[in-house]
Amino acid sequence: MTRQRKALLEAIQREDSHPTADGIYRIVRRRLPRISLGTVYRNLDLLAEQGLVQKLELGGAQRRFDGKQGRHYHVRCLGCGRVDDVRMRPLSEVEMAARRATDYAITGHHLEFVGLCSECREAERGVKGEGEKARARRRRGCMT
Amino acid sequence: MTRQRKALLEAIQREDSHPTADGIYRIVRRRLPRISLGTVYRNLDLLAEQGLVQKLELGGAQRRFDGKQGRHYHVRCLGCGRVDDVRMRPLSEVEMAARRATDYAITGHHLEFVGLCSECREAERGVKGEGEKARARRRRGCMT
DNA sequence: CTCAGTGCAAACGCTTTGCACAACT
DNA sequence: AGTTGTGCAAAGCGTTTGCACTGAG
Repeated sequence: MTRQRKALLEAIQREDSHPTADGIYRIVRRRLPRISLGTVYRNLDLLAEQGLVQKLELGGAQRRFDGKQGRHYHVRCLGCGRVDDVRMRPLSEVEMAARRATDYAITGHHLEFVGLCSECREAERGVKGEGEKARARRRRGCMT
Repeated sequence: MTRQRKALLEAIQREDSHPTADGIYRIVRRRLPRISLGTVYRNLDLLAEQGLVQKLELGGAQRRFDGKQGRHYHVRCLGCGRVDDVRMRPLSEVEMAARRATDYAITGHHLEFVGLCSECREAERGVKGEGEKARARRRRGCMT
């Protein structure tokens, strides 16, 4: 457990914004200005293997990390990209349903909600009347 | 509807392997050898906006596309990366639960199962006893 | 003639990796 | 000394984009 790894772990556990690697990099650099992005990625992978942080597999371009233990779901804003926790019961029974429907040995599932956070919803209200097409396109999201 | 776009649409609808952009590129190039990857990406985006194909947001590095209409879920093999359909009822009620748990305006959800396809399961049986750690790591997958 | 659409190549953003050096035991 | 991890820079990979050209209307 090096200085860098400890700082990364503490930063990510203190954060509840599900930061990206780059976000964590920017935070930790305040304490360790000479840390490199490569070190951030390497240690986040390591911490994920040890189960100390979670590597999230959500939609969107960048990978995000979560310092909270325990399985829980997330919601992602299609407007600004922020990710929040969704406090609801894990749906273990859906894996049963999926097992009946395929011949895979199913080991897990990812469930992510998409929508608009309250801030982006507010902002949309402001531009009512124009840009509806772009908004609809953004809002549509993808099916899974 | 250009020649290229038509060929892409037909290829993706004939395919039921949820191909990546590059996979579609390789298929269509048999018919249109001079088509470019840029054109593939541009047209897949276009077709997705028109709702003729679905842009999937699954875990894993590459984006995948689906020529089937209608919402359905997928399962991804952690061994080889292949993606198959899961024939089960869409869970509209989970969005209700999520709405109660957040202040987002929720517009959709992505649910993906992970596991091992029957082929990879068979292959694992062969290497029983060695590589257990790597296998476990691979099997673990990520929480969401 | 026009103009949306194409092919090509370069650019881009995020992530991974090779390598020499540094920090621990 | 030996091992493990770091910083840095370059490479990798999937995707997007700028631009000159093509081809259908």
